[in-house]
Amino acid sequence: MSTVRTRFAPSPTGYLHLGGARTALFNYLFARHHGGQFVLRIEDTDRERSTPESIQAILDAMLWLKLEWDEGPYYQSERLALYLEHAERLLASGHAYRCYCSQEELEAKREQALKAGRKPMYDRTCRQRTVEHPNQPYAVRFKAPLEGVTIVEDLVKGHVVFENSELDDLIIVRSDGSPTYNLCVVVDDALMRISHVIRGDDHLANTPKQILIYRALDYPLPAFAHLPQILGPDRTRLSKRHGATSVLAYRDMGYLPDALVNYLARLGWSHGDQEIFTRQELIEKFSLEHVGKSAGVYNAEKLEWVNFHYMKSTPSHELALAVKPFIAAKGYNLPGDEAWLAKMVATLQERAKTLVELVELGRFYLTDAIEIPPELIRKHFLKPDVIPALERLRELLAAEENWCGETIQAAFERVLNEFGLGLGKIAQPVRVAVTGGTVSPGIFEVLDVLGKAQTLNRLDRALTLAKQLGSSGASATT
RNA sequence: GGUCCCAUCGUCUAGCGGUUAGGACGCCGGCCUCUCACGUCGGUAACAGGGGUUCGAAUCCCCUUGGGACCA
Repeated sequence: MSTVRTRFAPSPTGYLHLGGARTALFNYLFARHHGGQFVLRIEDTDRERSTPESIQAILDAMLWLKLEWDEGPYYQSERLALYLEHAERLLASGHAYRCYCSQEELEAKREQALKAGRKPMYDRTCRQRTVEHPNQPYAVRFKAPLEGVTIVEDLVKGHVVFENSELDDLIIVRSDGSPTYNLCVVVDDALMRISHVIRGDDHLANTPKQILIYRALDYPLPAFAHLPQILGPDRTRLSKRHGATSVLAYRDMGYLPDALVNYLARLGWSHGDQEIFTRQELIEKFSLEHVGKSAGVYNAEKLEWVNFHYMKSTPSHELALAVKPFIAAKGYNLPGDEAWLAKMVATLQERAKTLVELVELGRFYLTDAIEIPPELIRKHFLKPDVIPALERLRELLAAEENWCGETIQAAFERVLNEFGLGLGKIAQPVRVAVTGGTVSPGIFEVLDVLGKAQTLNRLDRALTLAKQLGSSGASATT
């Protein structure tokens, strides 16, 4: 009984994007599901394009998504000797040969072949060569079989057959001495005892070459699973022009990590009709058999909905913690303690799709600097009975000793009875007075959270404004 | 150009020979209602095309078309 070991092997040439995150997620889920290990390996052999910042950004993104790895990160740049050693082994066993052809020669040959309508493959000049050229630079080429087939038994795509005659004698060590991708992955996956290679299907066509290298090296073959790509709405590769693709950008836009994980899990994988999964359910239910074969289109609205769902169902004291940095980012000081914040969040969490939006919607709780547009005063205050009723309400609220939703509601009801008005008649002006707008959570809870002092203060300001407008423009309303 | 992969509502998908082709997002409408939402009820909308195999194909096979990946 061999243990399941999966790996995620990003190259640190940029941030972690959605596609990479999903690949990491599926590897993580598969490993956890089978009680195995999830290995992180940084493929930083491309010294030109790899940066420490990218490495950090990728680690941060994975940590944020809580895709915890059990081993690593390993760095390919620290393992170069291993790859070269394996290249030597292949040379020694006759599975590879030195190629002295220069870049220019190869380029010329390729063009010639293309022009003649032949495949642009290496013509294997050096494969036939019998003498060595000790003082010339060389690349190491893998000796691909000339006939037969190599079959990839893919856990997602199924049985995929490749003609060996179509496979090139690929370079495994460049003439500058650097090992190439196909050699490195094989060596690493073999040495790290990876049991299941789960990666993007852009690697499917490289897989037969890798299988050949495994065999030549006499290493056991892992299982392969090639995940379909994630596409943009125009069905091309997801890129910046489709909006945010960086995982960390979603964090900064106020998405919840569990929501993004849930969305990504359902993009390409399914479990019947279920849409919402806890992390535990994901681990329990994930299986490669239910990963789809076709590419999926990223859909921002659906992600937004999933996030909204998590916003609504996260306990408000938890959401309060998550929203804190977003409040600070806007430059607001918290007017209350965490219990107060939780209460505030509770009034907004089923109205905001993201944490950023929650702060926007809750602005009036967080600052006293609210502006009331005069037209709103005209529309909602300058009607018969409204100002007297509001003054009466202010009086009752001012006298209220026990400030809470119920007592606030009681005060409203009393006023409505006394004046024979409907709730809408005074709820809207009060809303305008305390929030500066016409949209907010229920008015009783708003006043409750806002507190007595702020409520009275803002009512007074609005009333004063209303009276000014009322006397200066007496003809304003009907 | 060669090789390989893919194809169910606009999108994510269920379906693994017999279903009124199901769910979700979005969109549209009703209800609820102090505004906006939430919620709830209902509606819109799909098997790319053509051949086979079969009593019977969304489902199996082939071709076409269209996307995508790799070689680069």
